[in-house]
Amino acid sequence: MSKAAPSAPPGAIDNNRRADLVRVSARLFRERGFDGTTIRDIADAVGMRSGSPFYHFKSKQEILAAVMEEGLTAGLPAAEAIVASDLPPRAKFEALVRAHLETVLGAGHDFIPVLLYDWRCLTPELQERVKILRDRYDQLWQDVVTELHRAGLIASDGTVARLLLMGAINYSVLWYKDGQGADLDQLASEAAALFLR
Amino acid sequence: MSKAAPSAPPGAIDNNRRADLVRVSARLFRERGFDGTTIRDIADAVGMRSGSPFYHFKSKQEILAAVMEEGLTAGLPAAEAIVASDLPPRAKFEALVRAHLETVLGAGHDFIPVLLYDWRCLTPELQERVKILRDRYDQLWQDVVTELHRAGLIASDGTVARLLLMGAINYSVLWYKDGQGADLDQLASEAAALFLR
DNA sequence: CCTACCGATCGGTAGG
DNA sequence: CCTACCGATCGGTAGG
Repeated sequence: MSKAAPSAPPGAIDNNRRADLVRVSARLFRERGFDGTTIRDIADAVGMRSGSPFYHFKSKQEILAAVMEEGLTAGLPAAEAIVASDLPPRAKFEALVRAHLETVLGAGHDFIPVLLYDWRCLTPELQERVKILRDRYDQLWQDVVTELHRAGLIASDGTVARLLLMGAINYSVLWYKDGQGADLDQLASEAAALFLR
Repeated sequence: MSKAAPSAPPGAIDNNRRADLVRVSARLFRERGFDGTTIRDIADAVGMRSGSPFYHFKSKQEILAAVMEEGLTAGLPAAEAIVASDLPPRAKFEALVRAHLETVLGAGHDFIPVLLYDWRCLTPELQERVKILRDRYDQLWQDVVTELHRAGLIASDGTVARLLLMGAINYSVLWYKDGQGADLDQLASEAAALFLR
């Protein structure tokens, strides 16, 4: 009985367990940091033995890269839809900020905070791989910044302006407490009011 | 010969070696993170054996707290002088941003980046201890934010406005590359132009 | 501040 | 995906 029928579509099973590993790793990495999380922590959290994550990933760093890529591929479609929409510049910015706050602060959204926090824990090769997706995300923000500047809503465009704005939002991962003070809608609204003229 | 005269004022010697430990630990923590740095890394960098840092600090975490407190006590006087000055609000903000950029991005200024990065690596007790100094620093920013709002230069005051502004500046630790693009003066100027109306 | 060391834990692997 | 394990390394300590 104990060994009955392990035979479902092997790819499907593997993908489920793999997805489990990515999800719980995201949570643990966010809470304790990459270097503060052990393979045994991850294995325990999904009910595996300590050696088994390496059946799904070549190394701990590959798990980290998968966490970041998961966050980026999940967040990109929504951001792309907002940028491609015909919303006026101010509303478009506020919508992009709101969507970004969701991926950074929303319940269960641990992937992008890990990207922001533990980027330096990736090997250069993995940084290069993840950077392809990350650059697409950054370019969306750059497009909106340019649009805001053309509409006279901010004083400058350019990379520095984009990084300052994204920094203001991203930094919220260090101070925002869910359920205390403003919710995400109010936060997006306040950011737009603060940064746009 | 080899053991001649270890007898100078013991407090003075200890303080020098202790200061060495704090300085190199700041650099290593910034480069590799707290969890990515070992006591042996630190001891090697100051020319001690691996057990010797514990003659100066009770634990690795105590070194981390000392790094953060060093950064705060070094940065506070300059910030206090700026806030207490009679500069007009816009110039005061730009000066505060400029001073803060120096403590975050300046050569050899690794203390505050460590505070921003590795805050969660502190035990709750040590967080509480460091927070006393940190709160003083944050209050200075809050005072300037209030002043800016009264002068009609920003749309809101309050904690959220302060955190968004500080986040924009602090986040530069993740992207600023010395010698490429804008220098710190230009960066402070651009931040003021972007955020003040 | 060094010597010598400890118990615990780490990422990862061979073989099934 | 488990069992069993490896070599390396970790933070910290006793005793001087």
